[in-house]
Amino acid sequence: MENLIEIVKGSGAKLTSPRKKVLEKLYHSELPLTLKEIHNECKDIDFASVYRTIKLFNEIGLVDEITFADKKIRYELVSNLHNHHIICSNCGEIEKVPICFVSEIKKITKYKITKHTLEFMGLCPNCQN
Amino acid sequence: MENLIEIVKGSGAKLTSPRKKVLEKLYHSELPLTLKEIHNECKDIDFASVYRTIKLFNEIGLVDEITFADKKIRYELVSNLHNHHIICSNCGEIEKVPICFVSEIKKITKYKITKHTLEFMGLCPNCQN
DNA sequence: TTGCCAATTGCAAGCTATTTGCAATTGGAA
DNA sequence: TTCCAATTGCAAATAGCTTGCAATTGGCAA
Repeated sequence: MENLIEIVKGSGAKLTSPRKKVLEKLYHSELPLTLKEIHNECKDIDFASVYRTIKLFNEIGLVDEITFADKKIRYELVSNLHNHHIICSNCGEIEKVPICFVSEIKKITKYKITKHTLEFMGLCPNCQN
Repeated sequence: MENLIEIVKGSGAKLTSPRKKVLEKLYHSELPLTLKEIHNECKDIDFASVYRTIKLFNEIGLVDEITFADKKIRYELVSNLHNHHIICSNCGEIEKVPICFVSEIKKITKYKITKHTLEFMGLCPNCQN
């Protein structure tokens, strides 16, 4: 956490109370969060500020943006372990998938890959019944 | 194409002229298309009708929905060869990636996978200069 | 420690993309 | 050919994202 705060300061941005709060939510979350989810957890912060804070964090390389299979965009700390996810189409539960194939892709294309999305949707064990 | 028309009819839906036109655009497109792109190609069809047509096609399992790394949602015929894509963050060019890892994922999760997204963004060979 | 100023925030409004209600139109079964 | 439910086009509503601006605040300089 101290580390993250240094990254914000190091970028030249002010460490304001809204920014600190958003950073903490991301830090304590197991899973990537939508803007709405972050805002719900920090009702005292204006939505526009959450939006601009995440935009800043993304620009300084602190958070990544992930589009899940439910079409919702979520955000997570880059420093978190990189994971992909399965979301249940019925109950919305999200499970991590501990696997990633970017290196394989890099071998077969001449593009310089900067971002990738690998997300799944399906029925979780519970909802299959 | 005849085959696709049968799927529409078989679902109980009417084969109207807007639907036929949208189906043809999808059929003749090398790459998945956004709603806007489809509408641009069929200016005589109302946007709402394109929207509802694609929604129908998706519901009857005729088209798949793909969220690219540029956050835009695109649609392609399910019967088309299944492909993933890299989009250039600079010029927007799209390249197919002839690889897919769904079967590997199926082995390591108890979810019943119904949808997946595997999209990349980066710089194409041209834009790397 | 205090004052100051650029950076940041909250509010409200403006986008853009998506979705819906409804009267007019149309495909295709009888 | 007629008829009716399904479908369309139009227009308006909704939702999510983005921005302008006056008020507020973090943190540097005195």
